[in-house]
Amino acid sequence: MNKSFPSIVVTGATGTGKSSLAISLAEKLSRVNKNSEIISADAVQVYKQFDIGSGKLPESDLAKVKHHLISVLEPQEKYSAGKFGKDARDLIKQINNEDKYPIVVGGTALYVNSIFSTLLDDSWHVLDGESFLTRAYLDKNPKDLAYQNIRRLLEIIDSESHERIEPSDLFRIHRAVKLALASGTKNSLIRKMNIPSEEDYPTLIFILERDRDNLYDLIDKRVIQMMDFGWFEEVTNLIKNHGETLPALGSIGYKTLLRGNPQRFQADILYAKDLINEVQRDTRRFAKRQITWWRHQPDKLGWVNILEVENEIFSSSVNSAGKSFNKDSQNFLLKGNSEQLSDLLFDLSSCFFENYKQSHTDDVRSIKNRLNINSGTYYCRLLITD
RNA sequence: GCCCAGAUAGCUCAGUCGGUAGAGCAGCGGACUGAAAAUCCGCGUGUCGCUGGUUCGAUUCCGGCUCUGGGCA
Repeated sequence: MNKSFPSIVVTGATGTGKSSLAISLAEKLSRVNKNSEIISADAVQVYKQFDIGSGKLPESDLAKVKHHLISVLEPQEKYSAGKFGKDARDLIKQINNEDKYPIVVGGTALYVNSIFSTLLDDSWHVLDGESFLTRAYLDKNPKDLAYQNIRRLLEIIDSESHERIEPSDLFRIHRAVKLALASGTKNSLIRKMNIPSEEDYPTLIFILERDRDNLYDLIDKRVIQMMDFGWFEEVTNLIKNHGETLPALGSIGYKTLLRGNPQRFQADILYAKDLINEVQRDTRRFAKRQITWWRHQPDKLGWVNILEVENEIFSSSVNSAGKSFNKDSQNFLLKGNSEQLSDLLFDLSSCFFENYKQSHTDDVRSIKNRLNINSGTYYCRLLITD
C-alpha cells in the first residue's frame, strides 16, 4: 500500500500573523480530538540564539502546541531547503503515523515548496557543494571564480543554465557550476528529472494576505518592538560568541545590526533611527518579494484554488461559514478578521483531514476521485482585515 | 512692516539661453529548483505653488498673490 501523508500549510508574507493563527488553529483542532503539531518552515527560526530578530513567538506561546524545527540548529550549522524538505517530510510521516495532524507554518517559500513540490529528489543530497570535484576545481582555482571565467565555464558545461540565469546573478551561476561539476550532470537536466511528490503529500495551503499599507504599518511597528526587546544585544552576543560569519547573520536586520555600533546606537538618536529605518525598509521589501511569490506560485505549480472548484468537500464548509467571512469571488479570496479566519481555517482543515481519512483507505487517488480534480495541492487565499 | 532666498516626483534636490522635465532615496512590477530573511532583473509614478502678462508656444521671462526659510526692524 502506497500511503500518503496529508498536511496543512499556513504561509504568506512576514507580519501577516501566520504563527499565532496556526496556534489557534491547532488549539481548535485539539478541542475536537484532532491533535496536531506545528512544523516551522522558517530559514532563520531554525537556529538557536536567533530569537528576537527572527520573530520567534515567546516560549509561553510555543508551549501551547508542539513545535518542530524551531531552535534546533546551533548558530554555526549549515542548513538548506533540501535538508528542510527531508526533515519536514519525515516529520509529516511521523506525525501522521501517530494519528496526528501536521500544520506547516512559515514564510520561507522555497522551504514550503520543497516539502511536496518539485524540488530535487532526496538522492541528490550528495550534492551539498562539498564534493571532491567541487573543491578540487573551484576552491583551488580561485581565479576561475572571477566573473568572466565562471560564466564561460557554465556556458561550456551547461549552456541551458547559462542561457536561463541572469548574467549578473553570480549566486545562481556559482550554484549551477557547482551542481554540474559535483554531479557530472547538467543542472538543467537534473531539473527535468525532478520527481514531483505532491501525490504523496496532499496539502491544503492557506496563503495569508493583508492590504499593503496595513502590512507595512505592522512591519514597521514590529521592528521597533524587536529593538525594544533587545535585538541589538542579541546580535552583539552572537558575534561575541561565534564571530561574524554565521550563515543566518546575512539575513534581514541582522546584517544591518552587524555593521552597527551599539554604543552609538544608545547615544545618538539620529543614528539609531537610521539603522531602524533600514531594517524596516528591508523587511518591507522582503514582504513585497513574498507577496510576488505567492501571487504567482499557485498557478505556476498548478495548485487548485478551493474557491474555483466547487467541489463537495469544501463547498459545504465554505458556504456554511458564509456568515462569518466574505467570499470575494472576483479575486478568489476570503476576507475576514483574525478570529473569523481562524474559525474558517478550522472548518476547512478538519474537513480536509476528515475527507482524506475516509477516502485514502487503500488508494491515494481516491481523494482525487472524490474531489474530481487532478492535483494533490489545494490552496486558499485569506485576506486579514484587522 | 521691509529686504533676501526658495516653491519642480512621496522625500532631498538638479534642470530647461522659452519647445510640458531628471537624479538619488523611497515606491511599484517581475524572476526564483538544495545559502531563499539569499540572489537577481525591470519601471519615473509630475497641474514644474496660484494668477495675470509678453509669446506661435511659459515650468522657464515680467507683474501680482500665497506659503516656507533667513535677515532687518
